[in-house]
Amino acid sequence: MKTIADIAVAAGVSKSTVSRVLNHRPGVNPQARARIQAIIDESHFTANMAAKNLKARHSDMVGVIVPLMTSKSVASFIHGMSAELESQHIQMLLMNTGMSTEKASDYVKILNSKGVDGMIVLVAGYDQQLIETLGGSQSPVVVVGQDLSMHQIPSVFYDDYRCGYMAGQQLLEQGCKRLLFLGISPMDVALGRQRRRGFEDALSMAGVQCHYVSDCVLFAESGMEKTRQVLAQGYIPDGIFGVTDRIAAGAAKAMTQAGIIPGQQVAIIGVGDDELCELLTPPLASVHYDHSEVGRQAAQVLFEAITGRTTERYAHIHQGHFHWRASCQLSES
Amino acid sequence: MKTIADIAVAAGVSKSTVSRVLNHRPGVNPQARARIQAIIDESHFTANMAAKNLKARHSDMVGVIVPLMTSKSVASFIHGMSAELESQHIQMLLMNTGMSTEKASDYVKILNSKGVDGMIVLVAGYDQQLIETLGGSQSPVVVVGQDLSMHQIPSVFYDDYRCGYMAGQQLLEQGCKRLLFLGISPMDVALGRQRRRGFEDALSMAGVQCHYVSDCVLFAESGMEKTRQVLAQGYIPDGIFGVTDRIAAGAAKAMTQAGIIPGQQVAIIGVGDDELCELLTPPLASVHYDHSEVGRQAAQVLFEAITGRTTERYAHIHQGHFHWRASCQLSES
DNA sequence: TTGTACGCGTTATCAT
DNA sequence: ATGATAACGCGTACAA
Repeated sequence: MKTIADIAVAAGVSKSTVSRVLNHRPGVNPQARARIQAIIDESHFTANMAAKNLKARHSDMVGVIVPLMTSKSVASFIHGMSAELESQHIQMLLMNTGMSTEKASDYVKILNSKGVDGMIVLVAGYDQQLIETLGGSQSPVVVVGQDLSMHQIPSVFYDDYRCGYMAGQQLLEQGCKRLLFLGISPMDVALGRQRRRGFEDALSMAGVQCHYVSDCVLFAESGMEKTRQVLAQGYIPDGIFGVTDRIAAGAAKAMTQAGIIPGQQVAIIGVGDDELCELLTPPLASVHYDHSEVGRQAAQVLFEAITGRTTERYAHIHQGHFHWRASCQLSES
Repeated sequence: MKTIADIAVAAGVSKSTVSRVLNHRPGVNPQARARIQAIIDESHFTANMAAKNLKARHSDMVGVIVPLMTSKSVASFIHGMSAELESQHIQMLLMNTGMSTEKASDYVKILNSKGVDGMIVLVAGYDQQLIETLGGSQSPVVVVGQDLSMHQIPSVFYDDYRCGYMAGQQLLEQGCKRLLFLGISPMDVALGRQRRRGFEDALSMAGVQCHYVSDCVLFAESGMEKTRQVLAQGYIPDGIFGVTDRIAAGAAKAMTQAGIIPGQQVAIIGVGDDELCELLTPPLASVHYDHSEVGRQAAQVLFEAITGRTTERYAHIHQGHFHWRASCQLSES
């Protein structure tokens, strides 16, 4: 591993001069500059970032903590974010919690010690511990997916209440009378609680009945299983809202297998507008969110926090819109 | 930002002692150790990794370069890999090329300057330039998805030839007579060339006709569009092999829309065994690969390279197996 | 224009 | 058991 000292002796100059060339600073004899540059190139020299960072006291890296990689929405979020980071020549240190909030706390500490310039945390379910860790972070933090603005933590999140409300409205408009809500744990405030609240409120005036399930997990398998259980209990819904596309897709599958046809005898809505929605039969109606855009926005909010432009604004809400597809109808054929 | 020097004065000891406590080294008075540890804890001290790395000459980070995030297989690959890396307390610096091979080359250099201990590169399509860059990397490189072992680059890749061969065999067994191959650019040796070769060879004895398309891209939309074009030309296949699930799913959709029913009038096979296979109607037969396992393996191969255990073995092939589902049959009903 | 000398925070060596 | 000191590789005042 070469150092600038090596280059310096090879070129017969001092380290300072090499450093100046490396960083394109003025004050170097053009010929000397060319000569030194040539030596740098041919010797495959690359500056040691650890030393650079130690001196500069920043790392040009941001940490990203996600709960799960194997999800399309997380993937496109990262995609959008990485594009934005790349434009600022910032690298991304990625960590995967596997849905564990304790691990998330650990990672925040590790990232801090790594000296990241900031971090973006996708949070799915939080507790007091995590909030404290996030609040106590040395480097700026932006959370995504939950609203933690009341703790003075910049948050980019989705209009989950409105999402649930829209879904409820849509199902009512289709004339559904016996609804099924497939949600996840209330530990997840956004998906678990807000979407349910919105859904409940949409229904509150209408006086239709609804069966609530709140212990799905984020896999299609789960939506399928829970739906089967509900059917086995003798509750036959004619309208289903799954808080994610995969849960909704699982429910659709279960209904189909039970001989109740989605888009005819039961209306179904998911959330996420995943690519698979279009491929299903019938295509799955869904609330669309531009996760890639959210990723960009999160990166931008983080930049503001890093560069210290004091932002009064902690809450950055992201609107979704309903994408109608054939799964969301009832026909008496 | 606190340093061990700060802790040292606060505890009334020297930096050395603090360092010893920090690294759980022997040779410290138990009482002193406890006292110092207490101060460390309460002052939210975290060691500066840049300084640590500078001294230790390694970063506990590996770089990961992927062509695209928004793909399930890449996501689960990263998932498996991150689990393995995590177990070794190694962090992951992730970069996204957006399918550009030049960018991949740039990233290799950036990662080297970041001082990563090694890197894992998912390559989809390569040229001479990239091979040279990979070969000239300061830190060990493992490539995934293509076989570059002939260039003395450790490679973890799939049995793509056999994959194509299996798909061809299956379609022949179903009695298909007019086949359609939906592939991608031969730039991608694995998916583009090997899968096609295997497919061709499986067909070679049988004397059935086959229409080859080799310019799909990795989206469902693409498979759908190409299939429509083929149909418009008057070629009506009764067997389709799409080199990825998404391409195959798109093809299935196009066929369905044309009134030709998959699983009855046309047999269809994809590759990847994506979660969506099970959700489609009919469920999509697919060649299954455990990407998560490949991720683990890639990480392990990299560890060996990093720790210098000289491996003679550059090629690590990964076997897939055919997962039959209802899309892969023809019935005369 | 160029070189010298010091500091960034940590660990390792060698004294004490 | 503890402390002083010298590296690690780079940038940068400051001196020449």
